[in-house]
Amino acid sequence: MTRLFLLNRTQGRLGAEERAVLDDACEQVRELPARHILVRAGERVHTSTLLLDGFICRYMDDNAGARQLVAIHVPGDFVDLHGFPLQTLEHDVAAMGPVTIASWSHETLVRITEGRPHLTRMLWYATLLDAAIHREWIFRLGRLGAEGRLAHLICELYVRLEAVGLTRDGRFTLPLKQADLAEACGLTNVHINRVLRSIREQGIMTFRSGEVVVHDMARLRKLGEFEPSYLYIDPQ
Amino acid sequence: MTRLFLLNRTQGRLGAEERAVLDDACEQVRELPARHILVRAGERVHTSTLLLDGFICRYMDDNAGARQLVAIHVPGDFVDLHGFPLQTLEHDVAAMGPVTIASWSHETLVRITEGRPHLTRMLWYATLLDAAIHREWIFRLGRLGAEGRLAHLICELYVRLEAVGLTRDGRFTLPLKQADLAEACGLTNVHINRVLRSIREQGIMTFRSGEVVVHDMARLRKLGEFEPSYLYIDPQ
DNA sequence: CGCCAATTTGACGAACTTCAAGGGTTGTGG
DNA sequence: CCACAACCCTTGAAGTTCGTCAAATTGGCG
Repeated sequence: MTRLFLLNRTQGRLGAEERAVLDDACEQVRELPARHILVRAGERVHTSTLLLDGFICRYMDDNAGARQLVAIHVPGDFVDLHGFPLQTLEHDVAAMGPVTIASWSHETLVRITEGRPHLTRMLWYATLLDAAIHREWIFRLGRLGAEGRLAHLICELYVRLEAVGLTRDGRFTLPLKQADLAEACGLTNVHINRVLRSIREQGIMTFRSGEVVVHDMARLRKLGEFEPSYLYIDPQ
Repeated sequence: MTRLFLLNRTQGRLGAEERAVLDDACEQVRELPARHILVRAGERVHTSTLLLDGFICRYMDDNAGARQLVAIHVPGDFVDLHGFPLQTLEHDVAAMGPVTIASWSHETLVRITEGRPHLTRMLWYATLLDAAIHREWIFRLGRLGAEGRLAHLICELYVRLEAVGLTRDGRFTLPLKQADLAEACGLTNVHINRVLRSIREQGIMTFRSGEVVVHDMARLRKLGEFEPSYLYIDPQ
């Protein structure tokens, strides 16, 4: 159940007892269809969710109804653990493709963390990895042009998926539309389309029907000014 | 010492004993000059810092040396509590003007949080407020134009400073240069200058020699599509 | 096949950057 | 007290990037 949680993270070492406690306390495993909304902004949150399979995003809408993704979660991410201390979230949480999730009620989390300060810090740590990724997204949007933003995002997803064993020779599944990438990169879908074409024609990366194929990781990283230390992943 | 910490936050209620423990455990109070760098990216962090007075920012640099601010901290913020679970930070932390800070070593934080799960959650909560602010910055950069970005940032700072009693009738001190605002908004300093002029000439807000005067908060909020729920501040 | 959603392309305009120069303010040393 | 330097702010002109609008094409699925 929690096999992928904190896998290969530098500071994330769960003891066997801690992992067992977490596994045993899990209350529900569910599958949800694509585009299912798990949490709406402002609602009281009573459970937290570990993503087992698939992709989940968090997003906010502007006044014109345009959407900004503020996070993309991959398997092994404890998606809305932020809701545990915060009680409500200020954004929506939704499945991108079909997903499998496990969930814990907040009372259970209180119970299993009482008297387990190290386990508590590990859960805390998991939410701070999200915060570190948020900061990098700020950097991406504030300092990179359109090609750089896309390249940086793809590099990030590649490294995060690699850490949980979901890449193979430069490829990974990414069940998104071009419009989703645009919403993550702060661009229009017309422009992300042009950027995808440009990066494909340069022989760097291809994105087609929900699959990313990286042809030249070195150039992709350079284009996105990507430096993965913020992901706190163990050097192999 | 910790008087401003979590002041007026919806989920942040420190008990008297918890506050006393935190106060007593504080190891150092220091003043630092403007532009002093507290933490450099990649360095091991051994202490965490509560900001008592002044402003502190976190930033990252792109390959061309241009800076992106990823956070601005106001008094009452536990600035680098993220470094406690993470051990290293992936960005620099620096004073904007002269500041006064209090600090706790990580060993001390481990000691006082053992056996105090509620205090631990309150510290955790404080870091998740930062994460919520990060997400709003992603939204700001991804979905707003230049005027909106500036307006949104000023609104945010106003509300955060108001929560700790540092505004008076539409004014607050903000010891920043125009270039700092530009680095926070992902704009050039030439353009932030034009935006400042435009917003000033519309009678909405003035920023001059380190002081913000908001003339028309309603229009400023509208311009920045600002909705303060993400700051988790108690309705007065 | 035919429909609908997603992608692709073109033409044009708006927003922001870049480059360059001028003006104001502050602090410092003669 | 003045002169000067350093830094910051301001403005203009020209160029680039990206958005908008509109239309055509592709691809999946009943």
